Parts: sequence; structure tokens; C-alpha cells
Amino acid sequence: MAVEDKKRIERYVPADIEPKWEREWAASGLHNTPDESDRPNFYFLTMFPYPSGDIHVGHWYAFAPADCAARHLRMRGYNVLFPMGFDAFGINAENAAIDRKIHPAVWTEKNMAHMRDQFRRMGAAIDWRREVITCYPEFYRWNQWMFLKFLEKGLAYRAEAPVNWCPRDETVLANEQVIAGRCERCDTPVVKRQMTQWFFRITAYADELLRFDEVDWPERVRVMQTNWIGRSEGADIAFPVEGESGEEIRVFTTRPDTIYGATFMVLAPEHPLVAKITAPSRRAEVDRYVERARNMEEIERTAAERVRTGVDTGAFARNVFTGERIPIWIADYVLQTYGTGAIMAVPGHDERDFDFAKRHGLEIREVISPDGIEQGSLSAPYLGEGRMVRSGPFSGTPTADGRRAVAEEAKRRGIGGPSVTYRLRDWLISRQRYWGTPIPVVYCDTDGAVPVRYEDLPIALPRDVEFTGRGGSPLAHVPSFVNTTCPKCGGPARRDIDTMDTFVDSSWYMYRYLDPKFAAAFMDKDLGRKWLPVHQYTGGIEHAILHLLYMRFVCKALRDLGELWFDEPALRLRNQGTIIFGGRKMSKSRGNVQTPDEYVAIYGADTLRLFLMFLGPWTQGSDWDASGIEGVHRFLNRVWMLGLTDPGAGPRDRAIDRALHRTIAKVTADLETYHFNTAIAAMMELSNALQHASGPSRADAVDKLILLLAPFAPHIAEELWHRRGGTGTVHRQTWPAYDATLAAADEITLVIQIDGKVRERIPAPAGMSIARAEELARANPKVRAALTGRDVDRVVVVPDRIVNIVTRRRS
RNA sequence: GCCGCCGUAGACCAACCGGUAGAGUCAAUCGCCUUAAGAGCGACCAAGUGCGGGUUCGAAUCCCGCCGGCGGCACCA
Repeated sequence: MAVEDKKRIERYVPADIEPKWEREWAASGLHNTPDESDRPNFYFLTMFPYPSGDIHVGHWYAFAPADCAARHLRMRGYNVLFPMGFDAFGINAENAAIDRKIHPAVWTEKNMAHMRDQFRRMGAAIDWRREVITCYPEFYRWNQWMFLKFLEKGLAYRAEAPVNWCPRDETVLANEQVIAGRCERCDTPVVKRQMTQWFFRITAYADELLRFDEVDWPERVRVMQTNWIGRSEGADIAFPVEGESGEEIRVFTTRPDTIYGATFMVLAPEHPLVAKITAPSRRAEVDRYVERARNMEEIERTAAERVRTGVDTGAFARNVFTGERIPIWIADYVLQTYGTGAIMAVPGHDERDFDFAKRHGLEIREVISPDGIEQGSLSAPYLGEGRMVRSGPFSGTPTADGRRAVAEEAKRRGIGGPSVTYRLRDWLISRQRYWGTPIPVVYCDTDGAVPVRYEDLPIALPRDVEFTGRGGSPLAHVPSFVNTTCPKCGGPARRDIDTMDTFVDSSWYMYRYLDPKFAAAFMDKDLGRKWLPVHQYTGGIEHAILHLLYMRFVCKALRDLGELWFDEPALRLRNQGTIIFGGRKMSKSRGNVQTPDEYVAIYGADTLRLFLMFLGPWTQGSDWDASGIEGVHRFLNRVWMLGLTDPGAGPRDRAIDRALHRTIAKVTADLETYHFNTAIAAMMELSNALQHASGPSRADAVDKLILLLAPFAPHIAEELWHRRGGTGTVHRQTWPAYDATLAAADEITLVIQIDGKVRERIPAPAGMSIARAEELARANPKVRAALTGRDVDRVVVVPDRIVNIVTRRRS
């Protein structure tokens, strides 16, 4: 390439071409996806953002590769739906209102406007006509509709329960929103409160949620959801309480085979029977203990290494199997929220019970032995399998059989039977906050809790509310909202002043994208039949058990309501890793965001897109370190030069043809598996090779390289496409086909090893037979020299790769 | 404590089913070219794959045990 040529070529100035094409694409509606076309439909969904105000580098990391994958599918011949919206309800908007006196709606709108611009600047191929905004009544009315439907089906209910309360956010939280005893949002230790709240009955789907046979989801997510649901098999057994009351204590145990070793019982301090059964002499101490447990933060109460405290209620129960009377204690190591809130304590075969019994002088009895022979006394609980001992008629029974037999016996006696318990709790959806969906229920003195009529939806969130940050649900202070009439009796009634968890919004938003304006239902079913279920979903791993579990539940619930016809909302899931900066996940609330704007200004959006995809495997995440950004920018510069330079004349270049077709194969395969980093490396390799090539092979390769690059760096690809005489848009072109014959090597390097050590490398034609390869190896002078004085034991040949000659010393 | 993933040049990362440890990038070093300034081009340096065993003709890759990092679950009966 002559120097003069280079001089004449215009420089690559992203700022001059990127906004130009973004305007052009918007004007021509390039990204608007028709619902019907001659191509197969493909629904590519990526998790929508919370409108915090800025699309930061962490967002780019999530969205740019997803956009790339969606663009690739378009070029592969699919009619791809790639929508975007905003998860626009939530506590941050409200906190902004409290801190800065801006109305949440205004704050949210402003943020969305800015973020939409940033999405455009990224070059994302979003069909904005379908934008979903969850804080608009035309969206959230369908939350209310679903709530009412769930209510009819028994999938929504109101109950008093110990709930997680975040003192800082002043609201209750779902179990899924409590991470290690702390509020998922603000990290404040959570406390338990007894409150009457609304729940969605996700537990009704516990078993179905454990099945993943219809979906291609990462193992990691499946394991996390499975752990979270926490299914355990065992038995329910009732223990009658001694005395007149006729009460009984139901327990759940996974070890019914140990029942003869149940020497005492433990109730959770919150257990409803505690007040009833406590002996008068023990009352004061029990009340004190209950009170203390109630005020304890969850984090403290569930800390793994703590002294197991508890108090005796003075009451006794009868172990029906042994006929003995056993004391009933209360202790906070038993959780009201798991199983029945009560346990039969088997200190001989449970670590916690053992520890508790030692501490409080309770009897420890051996009823399981590894070999069926009693040890006499236990210095530690025996947790393993073996045979039942000192267990009446069951003595000698192997533990596995014993579990079944005891459960069956309990059933025969009418005091229980086999049962299954889950760790999963029902989804608490009430929130004592303003910026969310009003719960469509009113309370009437005559009729109690009454659902709002469907025709009265939406129950709109009132605009004028005072944000003090104190004193419970802000809606309580809006008389015009609270005071209403009862749909049943027409009398005065009060509206529910809580709003719904914002995870309700995101549990079904993917259906709304199809037509966010559709007024007759939450979704236009005709469109649903064209697009659903979602073919590909991408998003952060942090939603593995929150959003992704709720979304599956709502899908199944809507299916059972006759509204959907599939079992899983998203068939294929891929999670990007997390971008770490300053040792933590990048997020606005943590105050460690890196803004993409300065990089976009200097290098352009294409460079930043490419750089983020080049950092490493997408699913793995990465530390943010911008020092390598020059490298990908140089690459784009090189492509620019290649695109605008005369390739010169010459013969076809077999090596270049081969390099091209290998690159096509590699990039195509890598895009399918989301290995963006290696796809980019392959394109870099090709562009490096093209520097030294000329003629028609180079011209072809440059053409194809621009197509390969188009999903990654849409602006520069479009500019080069046009400068090279292309018409229409590069993004509607067909993805280059890969020719295996052209990609195949015709010459290989045959490596010759002797006893596993490389001794020689010889160039050879590809496709040699095993015999020929061995012959070639043995004929090599170096090899012959090395073999003198040794006998050949065997020869291992890997075609086109290696010949390993294994020898032994001649004896 | 239990379960899972990951440890490869100074840094980020490749290496299909076990078959030449290096594709790509940054940084370092040395050049070339151009310069008002971006920039461009080339060369070169660099690890034997966290540690210790094992299987194998052959191990970064498979197995076992440690060490380190990350994530999930965790008083769940």
C-alpha cells in the first residue's frame, strides 16, 4: 500500500458517523419489528433497567452484548423482537422525592428520557414503539387485574404472619429480598414483625418450579432456585399435649426413624400454642423470652455460631411411640416460618438438639446405631444411617426403611403421615410505600376485605402525596384516595393503603411488550401466539431467585387461569457476569458507577461496545479497567483503513480465503455461545492478516469482515458498507456463509514425539493415513537418530496432529 | 459447615472430545513512517498452566487431596 494512498484516506472519526446513523436508523424505522414477516419470529428479551438516571458501564455490559446477539440473529434470517422498557416503580424514586422534593413521577420521567437517549447512543436496535413503562396506569392496571384473578383462584390471600421489616426503607420485604438477614436494597438488618399482609401463593407451584426439563437455563440458576425452594421429605407427626386442653403439637421431621429418641419438644417462641400451654409458674420467664426473641434482628437470631438458648414451658407432651411424657421447651433455634414451627427434639441424632440437651440437662438417648449394636452412651450425636435400636417393635430396622415404616405407623394411628416441606414461603407482595401499584381491595366494616370490581380498574395512584419519609404508607394520608365506597354494600369503605412489590411488574412485563397499548387485556393473545414464549432471555445472575422465580410462577399461574398456553416464560436463559469496580458491583446506589459518556466521546460507541465484549467471557463478568480500550479502537481503525483502501490487483490468495472462512466459522459459533471475546479476537486476527494481502481475496474478505462486524460495531459497519457502495443497510444483509472446504487446511504440521517429548515438526499434506504418517515419522533423520539403541514399543498416531513413538531400552 | 465455579506470560484472556501451551489485547522494550496533532506499521520480550499426588503413550484439560478467590445455601428440623 503506497504511502500516498493512506494520506488521502479520511480519518475514522466516530463522532462524525455514529449519531448520523442513529438518526438515520430511527428515521427509517430500521429497528421496528413487524409482527408478521416471511422470516421466523424470535423473541430476544433482556432484563429492563430501573430508571435510576444513567446508563452506566454496568448497563452497557448487560445491553451491548445482548444487542449484538439480537442483531446477529436478524442477519441470520430471523424476525427478531428486541424490546426495551423501564422497571419504573420503586423505592428510589420515592427517596428522591423525600430528599429533593421532586415528585417520583417527574424524577422517573426525566431519568427515562435521558436513558432512552443513552440507549440510542449505544446504537441499540430497540423497537421503541413497544416500550413498556411499569408506572403508567395502562400497565399497572393489569397488575391489579392479575391480583383480582389470583384472589378468585385462591392464589392471592391476606394473612397475619411474621414478616421481614426493613426499618430503613420502612416497608416489609419478601423472603427473597432478605440477603443474609439484611435488606437486599439498603443492607439494613431486617427485623421480624407480626403483620397482616397480602401474599401470592407461590408455594402451590413449588414442585413444578423444581422442574426445568422444558428450559435451557444455566446450571447455576437451576441449582440456586432448587436450593431456594428447598424441598425436604419426611413426616408430620402430632404429639398430644398433656392436660385437659386437648391440644396437640404437630411437628415435621425428616427423620421419623429417630422418634423413639425424641426426649423433649421445642416450639418456636412465636408458636401460637406457647401462650396456651405454658404452666403458670413458668409464664413470666416464657413471656420474657418470647419478647426478647421478637425484638431480635433476624441476622442476630439466625447467626450460625451462637448459644442455643431456650426456656421450659413447664408443659408436657406425650410421645405416642414410647408412651413417655416429654417436656416442652421454647427456643429461638426453632423457626416459626419453617415446617410447623415445632420440632420433636432428638438429641442423640441431631447436632442442634444435642447441644441444646447438653446445655439444659435434657435426656440424650441413642436410638440409631451404625451397626445395630448399642454404644451405650453418646459423646456426640450420630447423624448417619444404620439400624434403629431401643425403638420397640422397630428395633433392628434399617434407617431408610424405618423412616417409611414410622411415617406409615403415624398415619395408621391417625396422628400424621408422610409429608413434604419446602423452604420456599409464599410471596409477600404488600409494601408500605407510595411508588407502586395500589392493591385493588377495600375494607368495609360490614363486608370486610372486598375486591375492587374489574370495571373500576385501574385504581390510579394519586398524584398529590406528601413525602415525609416517616410514618408508614404515604397513601394513608390521602383521604381522597383512602375513602371510598364498598362495592358490595355501597357503604363507606377504606382502600388498602399498601402498594405491590415491584417484582410483580417484572414478573409479566415480557407479555406486555407485544403491544403495550393493548386495552382489552394484559396481552393481545394473537400477538402472543406469534411471539411467545420468549426464545432467549439475558440478564444478571443477581436475579436468579428473585425475578426469575417470580416470573416462572406468574407464568404458571396465568396458564392455569387459561391466559397462557405454555409452562415456562423463557426457554433459554443466559446470564452475564458482573462488572466489578472498586471491589464491588457497579451500581448507582453504591456510588461507584463509571459513566460510558466520556469513552463514547473519545472513542465512540462502537469502541466501547467492542471493548466491553472483549474484556473476557461475558458470563464470567470482569473488573472494570479501561486501560485496554485503545486496543479495540486500533482494531476499528484498522478495519476502517482496510475498508477504504484499494485492495490492489493480484491472484486469488488461498491463505486469505482460508483465513476468512475460518473467521466466519469462529465468529458464528462464538455468537451462538455468547463468547463475544473470542469472536472479536478472531476478527482481529483476520484484520491483521489482511494488512499484508491484496487482490480479490482481500476485497472479498473485507466485505465479509464488515458483515461479521456489523452486530458488534453497528455504526462503523454501516458507514463502511455505504462507502464501499452498499445499498440499503448493512444490518439487513445476510450473514456470511462459511465454506468448510475453503476453511480446511491443506498443509499441516505433523508433530513427532518420542516417548511423549516433541522431537521434530514436519510440514505435511493434510489428510494423511495413519500408516503414512507413521512411515513419514520413522523416515525422518532426526527421529532415526533418536531411535538408535531403542526398540519401538508402540506408535500412537493422531491424524493431522501427532505421531508419538513409544520406546523401551533394548535389552 | 455443605454445594458449585474459577486459579495459564507483568495484566486481561485463548487452547474443539486429553494430542505442538498462545489466537487476540494491554503494558514493557526496540525500530519504521508520519506529524501541528490524533494515529499508523513492524519487531521483540514473556508463563510450562496455584501446590502435591494419581491415571495415561501423552494432562492446562480426567481423578484424589490441599491452598487461594468468587458465588449459592446455612439453627430448614
